[in-house]
Amino acid sequence: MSVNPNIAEVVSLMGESSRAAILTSLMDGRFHTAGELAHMAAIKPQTASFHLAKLVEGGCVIVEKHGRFRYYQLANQEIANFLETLLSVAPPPKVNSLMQSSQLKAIRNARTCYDHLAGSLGVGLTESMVEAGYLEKEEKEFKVTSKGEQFFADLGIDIAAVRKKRRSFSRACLDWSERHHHLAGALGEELATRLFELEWIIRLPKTRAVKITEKGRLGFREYFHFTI
Amino acid sequence: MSVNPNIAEVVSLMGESSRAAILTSLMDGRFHTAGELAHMAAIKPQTASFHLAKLVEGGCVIVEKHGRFRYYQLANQEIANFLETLLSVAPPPKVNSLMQSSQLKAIRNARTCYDHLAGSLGVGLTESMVEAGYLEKEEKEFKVTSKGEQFFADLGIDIAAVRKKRRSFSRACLDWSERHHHLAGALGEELATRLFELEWIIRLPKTRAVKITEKGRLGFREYFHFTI
DNA sequence: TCTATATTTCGATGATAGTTGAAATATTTA
DNA sequence: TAAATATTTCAACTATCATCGAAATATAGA
Repeated sequence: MSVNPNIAEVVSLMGESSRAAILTSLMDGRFHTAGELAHMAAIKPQTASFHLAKLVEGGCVIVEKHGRFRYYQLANQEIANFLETLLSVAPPPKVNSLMQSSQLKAIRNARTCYDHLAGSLGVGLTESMVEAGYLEKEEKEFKVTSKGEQFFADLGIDIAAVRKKRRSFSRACLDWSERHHHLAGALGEELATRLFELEWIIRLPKTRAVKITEKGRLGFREYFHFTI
Repeated sequence: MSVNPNIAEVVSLMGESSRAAILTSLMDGRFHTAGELAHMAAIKPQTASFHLAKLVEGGCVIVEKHGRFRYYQLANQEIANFLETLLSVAPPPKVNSLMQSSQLKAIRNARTCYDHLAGSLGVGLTESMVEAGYLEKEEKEFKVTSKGEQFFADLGIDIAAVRKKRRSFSRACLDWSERHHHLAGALGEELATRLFELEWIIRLPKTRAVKITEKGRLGFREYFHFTI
């Protein structure tokens, strides 16, 4: 038997349904309390506690204590990237109720993929930017054109500052619901942050689905030539 | 509870140690019989049979029958890419014997990563090509320079033909043993194939470690300016 | 100080999943 | 045709692991 990295070890932590549900819930990039995560994963608080301990021990999740509350978040960008990969290769969700159907529709429409935008919105904006010549699509990444530098500056994003960040600049992230790429990386994050600041999109409680505001609808149409 | 792709489903298939061992063994890109895989994974044939059935059922592995033999292989490029990712995030192998230490050394030195080269050799060749100006490193991919086009043509590789393939052209694959990138994608595959043809490297039985021939040593030094 | 709330810990239970001996099946060889 | 080899199937066993009721611990609020 030959020596190999032990892929089972890293993978088995995520291959259990309650832990998978917790991790997926944390893909909105926010902190959540143990009770919230238990509710989101539809398990009892003590079960959530048990699993969260494993996730923290295994390095997937970090915890901060604030009084009686324990706030949990994904440990780092690497874990999030890995979960993205898992989400893109996993079978699509099964829908068993009208409520789930509605939830799925919202998630497919617009959601956070850790720190950047995904769904129809994420892919739509990305493709609009490519079509307008602000971004150039490569195989696994996007390039910002000079025209695009101006575009982002006008939007209030300093590209030079984004480039200085010690992480991937602009990855192509495969969107699990659209099966096309949306913009990820430092630039994807900055764009999402800016759009939240502009209140073109707002976060919703208990879900990583994102709501597009009326102001946003107008802004996307006018600025991105993307009609929702 | 919100609807999500079920990452546990895709992941639990690989998060079991016997199946993980089988999948890792199949990362040399070759067909292997059930008996060989059982031996490589250090399990009984009936256990291997049980797990292989699950892997085939789950779409990770394909099987071809030739008489009394059953030849198993990874189902496709996507599965291999996914396993690469797992290998790069998994903890390094533990070594408990002199034999394992020796095997690990061989694997770290030069091995196949499905269809392209990895280890010191894979990373070394890749970095030599970048340094010589034949390849340009981007974040997640490599670009072939015009100088590089000539280089590959001289080596007997038709870049235009490689580009026509319906897959990633030249990915940057994170090497689990070197923690740097080696060349993957269609170009990485073509390069490995050519090097095997030239007999600069040869395959070994029962392991994805690759042996560098004396001819190869000379060729790498002269042609790639890479000294082994 | 007592009550309420958030979370963790503990112990028991039941289900699941992996392993293997034995046997059966499939194919090849002499 | 019988023997050998490769693989699969079956059944039983054992270990592991997730879940949850109950209780304990930690913190906040009245």
